[in-house]
Amino acid sequence: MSRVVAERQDVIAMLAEVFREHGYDGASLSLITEKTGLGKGSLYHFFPGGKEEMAEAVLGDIASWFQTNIFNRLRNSEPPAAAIDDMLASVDSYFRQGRRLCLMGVIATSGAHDRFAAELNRYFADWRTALAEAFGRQGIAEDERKALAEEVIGGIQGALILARSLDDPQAFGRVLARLKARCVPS
Amino acid sequence: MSRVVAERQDVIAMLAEVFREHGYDGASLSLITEKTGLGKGSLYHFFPGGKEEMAEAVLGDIASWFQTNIFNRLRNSEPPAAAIDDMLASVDSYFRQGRRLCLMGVIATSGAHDRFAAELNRYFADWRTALAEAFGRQGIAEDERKALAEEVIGGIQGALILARSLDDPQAFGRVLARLKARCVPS
DNA sequence: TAAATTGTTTACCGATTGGTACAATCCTGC
DNA sequence: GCAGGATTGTACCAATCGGTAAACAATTTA
Repeated sequence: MSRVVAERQDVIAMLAEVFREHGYDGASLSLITEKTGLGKGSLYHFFPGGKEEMAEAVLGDIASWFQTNIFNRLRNSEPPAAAIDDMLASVDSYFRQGRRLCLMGVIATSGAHDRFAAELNRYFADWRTALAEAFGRQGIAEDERKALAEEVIGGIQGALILARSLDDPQAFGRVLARLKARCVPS
Repeated sequence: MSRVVAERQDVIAMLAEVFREHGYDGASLSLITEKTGLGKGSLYHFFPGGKEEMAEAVLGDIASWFQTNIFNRLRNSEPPAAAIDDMLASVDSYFRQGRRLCLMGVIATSGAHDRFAAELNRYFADWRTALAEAFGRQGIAEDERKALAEEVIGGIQGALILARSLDDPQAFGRVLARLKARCVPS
């Protein structure tokens, strides 16, 4: 019997792609088994809670990636314009120039929404808070910050859907460029 | 044996809500049976192609609704600013002030995407064309129209995801108001 | 009113679903 | 070199999946 797994982290990364591509309901255990190369035995060894725990692990992993690479930088980088610029570049790269969906969005638009409502809420609320705070440091009026942050974050989500639906990944980059122009007036 | 169905149209409307709430994979036949009150026999009588034909009928229905109530008005109403204004109001109403998801977006972010890629593409491309043309009549530069249309349509999709994820339907209205400000400078 | 047509119920099908049990194997520290 | 935990393959489970068949009832048409 040969060892298959190097790291739990590697499994989570593979799971993420399966959920991203097929949604929560569409990601059957047999599909997961196929794409990860792990049998049910291994899968349930690492995730005793089954499919739900797998998805939770993936969402948690994504949340902490964004926390580290997007939200924190948004809070700490100076000047704020550069921080926002950096965020948009990271987002472009993370979503593979519009060829990759956002798993949070995938879950939010699926029947599994209720199950992961807390995670979704935290992800978007944290993002909005961090971005609005950066806008604040940029001198944008208090009552404008939150609304602009919502416009940007929603714009990113929508652009991903648009890019996929139009089968035109570049649409993502076009929207991103316009959002940038709104945030970081040059 | 009693008649259950008044019109095929009524069935399609009920099917639409099921797919919207549970996604394509999440909408099992037993759930569909429950929500529509129709047994499998009736369902397969109306939609011999099964679940896929049901979804196709729903998507076709939605597409033609948008064609009639959004795209055509966008093309024919004058002045263009009023047409765009009208579109945003219709969208707000159609998506129930942010409490209802867009089924096209739901399908686009699901594993069923490939199956309905053509319908998705047509929907978003038609919308973009009609909106860009209205921008043209508004005097917006040629190279700006398409990009602005993408920003608006993507913005709508993203705002729906945001509203649901934040459990804050009003976020949809806020984004809509900002999009309006961009389209119809007052 | 008889015959088509349309709609509905019920029972059934094989395949797949998520999940469990457990023995077999591998790896590690002692 | 062996004890014991970590990992994995296999077989299995009930439930549900999407779909089919056909008898039957209600309407519509002739």
